[in-house]
Amino acid sequence: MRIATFNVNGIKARLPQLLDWLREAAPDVVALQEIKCVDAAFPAAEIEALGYNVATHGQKGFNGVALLSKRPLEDVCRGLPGDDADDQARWIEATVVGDTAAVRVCGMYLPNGNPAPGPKYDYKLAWMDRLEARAAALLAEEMPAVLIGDFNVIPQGEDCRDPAAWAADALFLPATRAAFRRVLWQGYTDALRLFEPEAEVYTFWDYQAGAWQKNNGIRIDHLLLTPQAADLVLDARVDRHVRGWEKPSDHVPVRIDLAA
DNA sequence: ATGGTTGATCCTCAA
Repeated sequence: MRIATFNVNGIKARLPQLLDWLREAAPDVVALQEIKCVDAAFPAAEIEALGYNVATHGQKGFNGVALLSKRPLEDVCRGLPGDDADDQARWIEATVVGDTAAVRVCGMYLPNGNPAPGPKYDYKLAWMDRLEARAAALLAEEMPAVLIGDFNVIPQGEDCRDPAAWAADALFLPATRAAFRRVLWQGYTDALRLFEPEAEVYTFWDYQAGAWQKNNGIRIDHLLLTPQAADLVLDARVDRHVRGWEKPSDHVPVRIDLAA
């Protein structure tokens, strides 16, 4: 089962590139972030034509996540538990039953948090506390599960070209990285680092200042696996070349293959 | 390099 995450930065602007990549990479399950549209405006028909089922959790203008799957999306849940007052569309999860195992897929668009300090950073840290709780509950299920998406977290210095430039950024502040570790160290595996252990593996390059041309990137799109999912992992890759396409997103797809 | 670019919306905000 090939599972991928892709922050498309606007599904309406990125539909041709998404369809090209779906045909090329042929993922079984995809978590999309920043669809930036309401559910009714999501171009489901074009994606369904490639054989996918679609579940969306959108909102007007910003944020918005979706799951695509060639197999049925079962038990779909929208919204990260823990704060009924949070109306930002950043979390969607569902179960996909494979040939040998059922996988719980959780797609997220974790808050950016800039500028920090400030209310947006407070929201990010509070959201990460809720993520930690959901991650713990999933571990207790002792089933294959994946936490995937745009985490807006640079875990370590090796995950960016220029750590000094990010020192005061909400994506790299010590409190951000500590909150990420609190999720990870409960028992999750950072799948990409199993197969791409070297430095200079990035998933995002800013549109500004020629970041792509200079390979001035950061690794912020992650796939975290429960032990039961990590036991099934066969491969993990960044589809880096997609950043060089016409009208690209500032993120590229990241994917894993599970024996499921 | 206190710059630079993109998307969605309604001109500025978020990233």
